[in-house]
Amino acid sequence: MTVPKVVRMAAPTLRDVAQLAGVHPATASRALNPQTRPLVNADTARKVLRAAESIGYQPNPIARSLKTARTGTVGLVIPDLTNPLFPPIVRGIEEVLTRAGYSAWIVNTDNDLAREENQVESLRSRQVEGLIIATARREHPLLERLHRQGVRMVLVNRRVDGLDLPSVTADDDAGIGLAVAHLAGLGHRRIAHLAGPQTTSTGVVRARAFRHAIRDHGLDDDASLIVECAYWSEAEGAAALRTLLDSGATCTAVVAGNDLIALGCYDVFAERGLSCPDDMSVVGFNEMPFLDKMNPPLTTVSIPHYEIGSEAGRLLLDTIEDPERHPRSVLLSPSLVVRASTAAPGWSSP
Amino acid sequence: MTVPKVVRMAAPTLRDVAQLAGVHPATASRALNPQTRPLVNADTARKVLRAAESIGYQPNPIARSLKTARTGTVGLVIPDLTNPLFPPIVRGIEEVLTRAGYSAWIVNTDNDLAREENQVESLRSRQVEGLIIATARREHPLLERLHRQGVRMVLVNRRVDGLDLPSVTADDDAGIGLAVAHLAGLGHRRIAHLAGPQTTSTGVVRARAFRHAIRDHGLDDDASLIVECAYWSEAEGAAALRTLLDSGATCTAVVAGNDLIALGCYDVFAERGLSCPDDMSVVGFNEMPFLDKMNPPLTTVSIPHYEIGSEAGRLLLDTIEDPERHPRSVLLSPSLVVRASTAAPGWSSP
DNA sequence: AAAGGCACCGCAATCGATTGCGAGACAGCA
DNA sequence: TGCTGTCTCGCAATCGATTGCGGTGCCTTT
Repeated sequence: MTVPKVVRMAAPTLRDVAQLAGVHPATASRALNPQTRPLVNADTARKVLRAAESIGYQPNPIARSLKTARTGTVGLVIPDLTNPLFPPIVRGIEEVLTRAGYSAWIVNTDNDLAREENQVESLRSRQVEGLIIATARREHPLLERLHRQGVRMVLVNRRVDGLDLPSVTADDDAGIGLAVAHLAGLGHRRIAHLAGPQTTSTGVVRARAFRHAIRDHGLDDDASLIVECAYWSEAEGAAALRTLLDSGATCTAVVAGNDLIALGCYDVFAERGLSCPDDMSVVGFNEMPFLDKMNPPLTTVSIPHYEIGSEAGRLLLDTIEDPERHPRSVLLSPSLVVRASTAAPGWSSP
Repeated sequence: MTVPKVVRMAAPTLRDVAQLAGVHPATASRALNPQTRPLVNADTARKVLRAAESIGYQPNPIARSLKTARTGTVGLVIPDLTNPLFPPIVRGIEEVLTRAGYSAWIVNTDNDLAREENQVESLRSRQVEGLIIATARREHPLLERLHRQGVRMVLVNRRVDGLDLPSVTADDDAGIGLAVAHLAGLGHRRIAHLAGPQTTSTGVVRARAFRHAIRDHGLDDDASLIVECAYWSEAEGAAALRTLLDSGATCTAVVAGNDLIALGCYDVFAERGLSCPDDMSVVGFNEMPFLDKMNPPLTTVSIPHYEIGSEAGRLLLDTIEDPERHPRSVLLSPSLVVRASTAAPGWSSP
């Protein structure tokens, strides 16, 4: 029985093309590159092109990168790809990047500092030309160091305190405003906030926006109605709601820091026999997929995921092209998607 | 106002290390590489190591790749990263790959042939050492060509007809068996199947398994109860269920080709005022995230995502190490997760 | 004492493409 | 004719690391 012996032929190199076209590799190189093509005679250029075509020549990007010190790649640092918020953003990023001839390395950090350090190190050693970072924390020594070292970066969703980096985020302030206005309009007066981690800019901005909105609407401004979650996760959301309820605080609605935290509330409702929205309304944030099929369908603040990604890609390209350019940041408007997790309070209360 | 002028220092090279240690670059190279370290004196090796450490030397993988023709990278070809099935698989793949010193390029094809061709071409030009493919169709000229060209590949989830490639898939046959047995046990006799695209191996295997299971349980074997979806998507699932219902066929339960198709059914239930599970039971496949929070929580066949990924990674590493090895394929056992989308039939029927 | 063996390390080529420099050809001009 | 300028194109260095080959000491063996 003969195994089909596969012959892995060496890929044709520039020398092969040059030889076939009867010119020096240098000339072939210039002919192949549209930038330098004017430097060679039109006829010889044609010959080279034809030769390259005929043997299916593909330039070796490794060799090219070694010489030009440009790789055409950027790194994408994501806390957790299984969080459904990120894939659409990644899609947006990739779209503009590939259109510009770049490609993206995606790495997960699992919200782990050491892992993040390693992953970023690995990206840098692969000579990425820039980084798009979705893992920023308000205090972030790693990012500060990278910035000092002149690494081109763009932040998405979250920012770093005191570090003036280009970023693209949703307008969290406006989003929380929509959520609170919606609940206030339904008649809620005691609204709780399950805040995201205050180590992230998103967490503090949303929490601050929440307090402002509460005051603006003249609602009950009770500090005990704000509970912080240690992570942006279901489990943490559930834990936060449990401590809130156990503290004896009363409220008829919850503004969750994001959708995962909101979904964590669903678990607690099930545990304690509470009905949503009859006993308590919930609003999420981010509009992750499939919320319309939840029980109940989750009212949430929708952000333009894809545009966040594509803007981030554009910003990074700008930074790569002109590193001296003043950091530009983009704020994208959210909108409210009303579903069945919110209703007027007290339907089933005595 | 002075912009902090960033000095992008050139990264230290092997020559710098060698100079600092007072040896030739060749010696430094050998000292740094554990494989060749025995070739140099232990003392000089120590000196080199120390020098490298002191200036923070990191070998340039571009240069190394150029010389060694090895890149330590593999490509990951995914149809759609926003499908929540894939991120956990990706995690499993990355785990074993990074442990072995490899990293993975992730690309999306959007189920688009041309895009797939481009993305794969881009991966190959970047000299990936192998591919993990999750986009296989039963007829797949591209993969056949790649195989002929000796590209190392591993398939996940789906396979290609007549192409003996290493693959790792869930045991679809067993999974469908579990689903049908569950429904039969509840008393259902007329069960429909919303099959995945029959252009994918997964689609046909599950459909065939469905027919077998129906016969094995002595249930109503009615060909009109099987409808094919053109894609593995919610929209297609909904469309398929509509045509099924419109055809006048009667059934009390649906085995969906995967979870997305099952969720599509939920839309149709809402449209037509049907109650799940009272009017109709549904079983999904894949156990994607958040199914427990759906309305109703979806009963589904759970497959070991992470293990599928890690096995695929291992298989690819095997193939890279020993390309002559006979293609090995892995079949992983599924399990049934019973939730509230399935119940005994006819509760609310007359 | 001569020959052989071993440990260690440097020289230089190599991977494949890019690019500064300069040489040759040829036209234009004085 | 001779000089300058332009157009082409080849030479060789370069990017940074790896590696076959060979050379220099030094020790062992006969």
